[in-house]
Amino acid sequence: MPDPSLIRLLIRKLENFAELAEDEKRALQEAAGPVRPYAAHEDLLREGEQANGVAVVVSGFACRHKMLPDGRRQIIGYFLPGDMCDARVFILKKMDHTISTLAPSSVSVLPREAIIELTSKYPRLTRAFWWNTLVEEAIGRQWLVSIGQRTALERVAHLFCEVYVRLQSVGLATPEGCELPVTQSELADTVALSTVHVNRTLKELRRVGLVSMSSKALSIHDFAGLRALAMFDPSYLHLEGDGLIRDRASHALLKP
Amino acid sequence: MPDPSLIRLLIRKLENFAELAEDEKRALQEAAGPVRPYAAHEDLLREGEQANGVAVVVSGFACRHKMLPDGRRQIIGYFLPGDMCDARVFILKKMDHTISTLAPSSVSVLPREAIIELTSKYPRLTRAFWWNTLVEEAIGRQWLVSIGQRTALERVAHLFCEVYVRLQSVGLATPEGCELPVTQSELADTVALSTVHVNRTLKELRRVGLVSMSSKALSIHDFAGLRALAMFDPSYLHLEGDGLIRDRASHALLKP
DNA sequence: CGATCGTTTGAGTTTGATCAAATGTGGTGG
DNA sequence: CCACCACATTTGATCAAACTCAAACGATCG
Repeated sequence: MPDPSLIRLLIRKLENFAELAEDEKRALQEAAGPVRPYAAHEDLLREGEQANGVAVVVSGFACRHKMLPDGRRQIIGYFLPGDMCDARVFILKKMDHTISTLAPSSVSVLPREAIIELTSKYPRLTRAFWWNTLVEEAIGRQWLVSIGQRTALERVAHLFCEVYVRLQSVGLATPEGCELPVTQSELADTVALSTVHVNRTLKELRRVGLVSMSSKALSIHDFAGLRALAMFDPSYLHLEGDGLIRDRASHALLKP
Repeated sequence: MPDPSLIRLLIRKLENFAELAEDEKRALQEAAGPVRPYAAHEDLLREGEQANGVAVVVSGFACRHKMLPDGRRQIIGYFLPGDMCDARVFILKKMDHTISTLAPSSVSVLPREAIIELTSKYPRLTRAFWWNTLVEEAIGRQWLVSIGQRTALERVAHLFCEVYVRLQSVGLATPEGCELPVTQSELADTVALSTVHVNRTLKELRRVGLVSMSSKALSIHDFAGLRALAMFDPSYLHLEGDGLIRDRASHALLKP
């Protein structure tokens, strides 16, 4: 029987790294606030504001993004179902970027106090949160490499590989593909291309038989080919649970 | 009389955020291993390896970078004097990128155990380390925006602004400029342009009277102009010490 | 059934890359 | 001290990737 908890995907994701005890999972579930629905393109947290909790995406699709004064926009990260923004958000007085939904989404909030409580009581949860932020940073580095060095085709392919694998890790992908409720112009802001060029790049990926993207979903026709084209190496996602040091006592920063 | 400690720049930088007590500074100084000199283009820590301590750049210039299988390279961050790689490096079993010097540098290492000890004993140091990683991440986001959205001219200008302000914060800049011991081809790998185009961009920046770059130094002729061109807003560097929540008890993750 | 938003396509332009070669510079060893 | 070498900078000429502008076409939704 599947875990009925609203934040079960978060738990599932965290378990990619740490085995969590029953009481830890329960505590996490109980800490989660009610799920609130958002429409597409609503802001969860705006640049300049202060976070008072950690948002967990239950379903849907959200992103971090930054805008230049003249309107140019760069999306700097995706939040997929099961993702949470990192546990340190409320150390910063003001956000330096905005978090918004891209598609209709449900979001639960772990209040500030709950995080404090959880991390005080459950070192393994603390470690899992750490892992989460480390993976997020590794993803950010990959995006920088992609946008800096990869061609348009490779760039889009790499993004698709990443999204596909990340969704797989929470059970939201099939061998045929996954959801990707993002418009081409949002894709453009993600991979730093123009909308028109994204359109042509998608056409090319379709033509060579690797993937096709309908309005809201990604069909993977040849993952091996896609992966080769993108030079995608999933190890940076640390999904095996073996990318990290498991020894509990290894680091004081982990011990609340 | 100036602080003679080898890692005084790190302390100076951390004090941009947290006032450190004398015993905290002393403990930090005593924890630092001997300073080891490196030539330019030596690796401090290679992709795939595991870190066993935190490197602190005492003098010189280093960077994080990643290479694609076919040789294309992207520099994903600079380490300036006083910078340390983040305190969590040794949670990861393997580095997902390489850290190398760009110029001859001296590097001291805070051994793993010292970090554990320091963060257990001195919450304020722990907070300062946190702040360090948060700023590093904010810088990474800015680089993504730069490379994704800014033109060549803006991109180089923004990088120069950032380096200049960061060096200022540890007292290594004058009103006239600062050191920048980086070749044009390394600059190219940083801002994701070709070497030739970096050269032309520098020429243009010189022509319009904003900055000029000799082999190893940056002369700032018009910082206000440079800043306007780059749309540079230094607040993401959180150097005022007011970008963060200072309340000591606010977050369990901070209490070792 | 308009209206709005997203996708697709074409044509022309721009930015920045590539290739090639000349010029400058710093260091090293004879 | 000079000759030489390796490397870095600069410049020119050409090319290609990606952008812009513009318009048509297609969905989706009150």
